[in-house]
Amino acid sequence: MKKGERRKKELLEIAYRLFLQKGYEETSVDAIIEEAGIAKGTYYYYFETKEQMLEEVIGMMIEAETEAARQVLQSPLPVPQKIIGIIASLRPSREEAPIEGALMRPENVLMHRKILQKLSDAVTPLLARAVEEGIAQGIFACDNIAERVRMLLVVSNETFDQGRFTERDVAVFIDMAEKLFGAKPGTMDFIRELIR
Amino acid sequence: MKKGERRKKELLEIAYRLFLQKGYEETSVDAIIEEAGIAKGTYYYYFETKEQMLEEVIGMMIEAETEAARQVLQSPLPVPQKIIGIIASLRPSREEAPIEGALMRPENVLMHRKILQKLSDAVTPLLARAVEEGIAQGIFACDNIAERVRMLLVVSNETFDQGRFTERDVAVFIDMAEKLFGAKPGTMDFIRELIR
DNA sequence: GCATTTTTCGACTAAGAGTCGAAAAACAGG
DNA sequence: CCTGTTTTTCGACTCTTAGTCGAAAAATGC
Repeated sequence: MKKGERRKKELLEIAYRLFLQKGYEETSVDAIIEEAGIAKGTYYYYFETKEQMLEEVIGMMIEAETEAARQVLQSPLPVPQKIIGIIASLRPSREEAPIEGALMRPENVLMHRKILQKLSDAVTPLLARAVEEGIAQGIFACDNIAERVRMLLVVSNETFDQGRFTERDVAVFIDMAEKLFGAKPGTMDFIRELIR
Repeated sequence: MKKGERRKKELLEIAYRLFLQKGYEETSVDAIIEEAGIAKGTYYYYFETKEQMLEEVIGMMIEAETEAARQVLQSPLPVPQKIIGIIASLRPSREEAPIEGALMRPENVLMHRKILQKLSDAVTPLLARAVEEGIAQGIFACDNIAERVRMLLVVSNETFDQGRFTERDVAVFIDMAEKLFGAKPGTMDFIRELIR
């Protein structure tokens, strides 16, 4: 009963690594069990299906990302910086994970999509709180905060996920962010620095 | 050489229907050839892989959708209505295709994604032209048109694709559309009617 | 009518997900 | 330390699917 927990975690960690390296679809259960040195049956003793395992792996990722976002929220940064900081912390890419673009490869849409979905759900309330803070400080002025936050997230995901974005994308993104939250022009200009 | 063309088209049409009904991943090559009453080898005489066939099927869809969008652009509607009309014509769902949500099912992300990707690429220039028209008429005022159009598309896809959107989503969407293009408040209010 | 090209066939391979019954380990309680 | 019970492990097997290939059949051109 103790041993089981360890084994499961071990498998999740192997899968995490492999999924990131080669993608979900391209990682076979056989590859996972070979790496772990166990038999097929053992794997299926711990996971009902491969996809269910993916869910758990994603859960692990979300956990880490959300924690990072929480840190940013509690930091003493100015509100606009907090918001962008949280959004930036979302990219599951980044150094921490040894991805080299695996997530964005077309084969990985399923995984990518699931991650983004859950990540948005987890992070939207945090962002909403930051926006409320901004409203209290008179920096922002808007209603329907949750919806606005969601749209900003959607746009940032689509715009910045693949590295292919231009100067002009950034300009429009900044403009949009300011207008979405009813901020004064220039409030979000600092984004330009961050990105380059 | 003539016969081949017909057969290929026949296969594409069968696949189109099946992909829509049951999704891409869930439609096996065997299912397609059975329906067509041909042998495996014949299928692979016309298509290199199943995924390459998907590309062609998607090509067909894009064709149709883009044509619809072009019609709207040339119609005598007011510019804002044109824009929303084009966006609305994008949903590959709709009556014409007997989908019952197959596209949005998680298994179908790959197909869904590919469609949206290509559809956006094809339709962005059309929308951009509509926006320019609006600018010429003094209804809109903005720069970086293509980027703004792309963001509007992204948001509308994410917001309205699954049926799960609220009154407030619509409100924010309208607000965003107006501000994105520098239109007077109220310009896009008509969207509310369309949706319900 | 015959040679060439296009189209069709279907048995076969390979790979991967998931099943299952039974063996081995770990863990009681006495 | 033995013995019955539960947890964990094993690996051969099934089933499904994409994709291959060589050869037959059909169409085409001369």
